[in-house]
Amino acid sequence: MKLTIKDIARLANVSIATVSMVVNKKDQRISEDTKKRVLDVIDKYNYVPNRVASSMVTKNTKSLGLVLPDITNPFFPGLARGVEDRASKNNWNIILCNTDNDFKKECNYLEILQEKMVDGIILTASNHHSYSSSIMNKINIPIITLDRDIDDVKHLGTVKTDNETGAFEAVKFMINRGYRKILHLSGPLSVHTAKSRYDGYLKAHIESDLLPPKENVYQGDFTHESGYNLANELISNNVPFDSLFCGDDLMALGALKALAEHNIAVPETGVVGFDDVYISDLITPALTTVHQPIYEMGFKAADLLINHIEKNEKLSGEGFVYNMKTELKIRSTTK
Amino acid sequence: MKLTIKDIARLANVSIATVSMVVNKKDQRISEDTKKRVLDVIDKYNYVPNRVASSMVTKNTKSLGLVLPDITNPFFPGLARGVEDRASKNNWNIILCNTDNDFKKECNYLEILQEKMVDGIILTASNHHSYSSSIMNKINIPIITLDRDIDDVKHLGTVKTDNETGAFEAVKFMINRGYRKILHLSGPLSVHTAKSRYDGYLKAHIESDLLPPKENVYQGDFTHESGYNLANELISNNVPFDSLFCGDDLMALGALKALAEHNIAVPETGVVGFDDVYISDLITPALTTVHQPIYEMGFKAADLLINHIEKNEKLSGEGFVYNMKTELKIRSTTK
DNA sequence: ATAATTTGGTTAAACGCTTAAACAGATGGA
DNA sequence: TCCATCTGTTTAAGCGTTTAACCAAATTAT
Repeated sequence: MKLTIKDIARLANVSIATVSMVVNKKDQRISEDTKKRVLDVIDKYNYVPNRVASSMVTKNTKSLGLVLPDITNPFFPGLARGVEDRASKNNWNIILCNTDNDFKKECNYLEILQEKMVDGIILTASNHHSYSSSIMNKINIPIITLDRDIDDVKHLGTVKTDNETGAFEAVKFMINRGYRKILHLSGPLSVHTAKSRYDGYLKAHIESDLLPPKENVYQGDFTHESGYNLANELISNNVPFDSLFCGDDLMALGALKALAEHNIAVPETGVVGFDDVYISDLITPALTTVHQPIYEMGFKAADLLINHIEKNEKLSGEGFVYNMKTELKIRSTTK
Repeated sequence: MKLTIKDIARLANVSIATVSMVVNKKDQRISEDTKKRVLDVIDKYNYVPNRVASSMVTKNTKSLGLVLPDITNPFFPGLARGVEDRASKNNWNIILCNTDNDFKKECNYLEILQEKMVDGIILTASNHHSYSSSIMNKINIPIITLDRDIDDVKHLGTVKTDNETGAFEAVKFMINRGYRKILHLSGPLSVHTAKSRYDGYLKAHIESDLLPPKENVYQGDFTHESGYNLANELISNNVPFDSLFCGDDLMALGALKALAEHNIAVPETGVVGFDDVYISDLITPALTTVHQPIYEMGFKAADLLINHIEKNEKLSGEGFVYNMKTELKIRSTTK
């Protein structure tokens, strides 16, 4: 049978208030004697305080909801780990939710998290829908969006990277290295990140007085399959290109596989990814890609959120945007 | 201001018991009229029940603790996803904890999970220590260990794969393909999984009347760095070998990288991994490896645990072992 | 017509904790 | 000596639910 604070109080011959105070270290006014007596009993009977009971009265759970598309996508574990590490510093926990970019699942999780009274939510939204009339705008819990911003939702702010500049620099670099027919295998352009990378790709071309290659963009969905399939199509359709700028590393990996299967030499044909997922540096040839500070983004998001909650700051009108810098990692899939 | 069940009761002109019953669909005895009235008020004022309050009285939280070494290691996201998918089927949530194989962190998380009154725990233990006297044996929450069994802990059971047979079959296959000097780059042998794979490696040799190659085992730690370093050492020390059986895919990837850097041709020199992490099939050349049903393991563990909890079965004396089958995936890093 | 049952609710206790307020006794100041 | 302050502890209200027990009115059985 599980012991409660009452039992400990009885066993130590004090009131439950006293036990509560020593458990929570609000014990300035408790004598050393009493404290020791209580602690001994706690230790002896292995008492574990019931935090759901205390949550009832303190109105905080020290839990964060982490809502993301799919932990199985190699981009997200780093994010999650960053969030978790920051949270665990304060002995907070995270509740992990996979939405598969499914709006209904997303709403469902948001509802549950609300019911479970998490203190805050970190959300990488599906971006496929308009949230304005959804549950999200009825939530009273502070939300920080991560990686992808969303327009029409009340939230504290966003932590993301500067995707446009990252893409711009990468494509600029490709041009400098002499690539001239750079195709873009993009992510789904309905997603902010994909769109920004696309914009960067365009901008780099314009700045270099190259024709804005709108027709050179092939839309995929961030999966390696889509990279593989797109590249295969290009090859079989004899579309001319000397390099591929991919929406993310996974697509680049897929493209690389297709190239290898057709004995197309890399880096003579260049391939550049985005994210710098840890595999990128592991494969042969190592992938040239745009590094995002994935872990740091997660960490920062959690940091901002927890600080906000603990300081009990009011939600400012404007949501902030914390735009982190990318870094081009030049490896072996480019000349 | 957040509305409570009390407010809804007042607004709908019923008792809070009534509201509670309609919210929880225990409403066989509530008239359609009343039900509608309550539901309307709930809807109008956007009432969200406070589950921490109900947890107080029902004594369950519909939360599972998921304790694993590091979500950033590509083996674990699949596991986590399996657990989460099964949990979310019942609208349960999971609390994710990364231990880094650090015993202290592990105990700390276990303590917190206990305080937060999770209904069950799924644990991939660090295996580095003796748990017998630790917090783990004082926990009253059902625990299922996943991937790695641990000896001296009271737990419901274990879901794992048959690592020994998996390794045995892989090495047997290598021998059949003509490899004769097969080195094993093992994981940390203090970990059950690594030890079993090592055993399988040995057994395959014995069965083939090859000398038990104990001296042919080089211990790493499951990271790609260790695979890379070990392979590099072998090469620089001119240790003769015609193939490498690696403790996991990550080590195989590291080894592959070292081989490539020394222009050692694959699959003339064979490389075999373990796990079948999703990258294995993505890289060029694709990695021959032992497939583990990673997602299914996670799913099964959660399934068993949740069923146990909901049926409120008593912990049987013996812990079960659910030993899943592996499957050899023959790809391009072997002849 | 009366008793028994059914229907559609309500009452009130309990869950395990926190915390503001109260309190008794010791100590100190004037 | 008496009041004020300090020290260490207790009292009791409250957090938002669930649920067993109860109850009044309507219906059915006898």
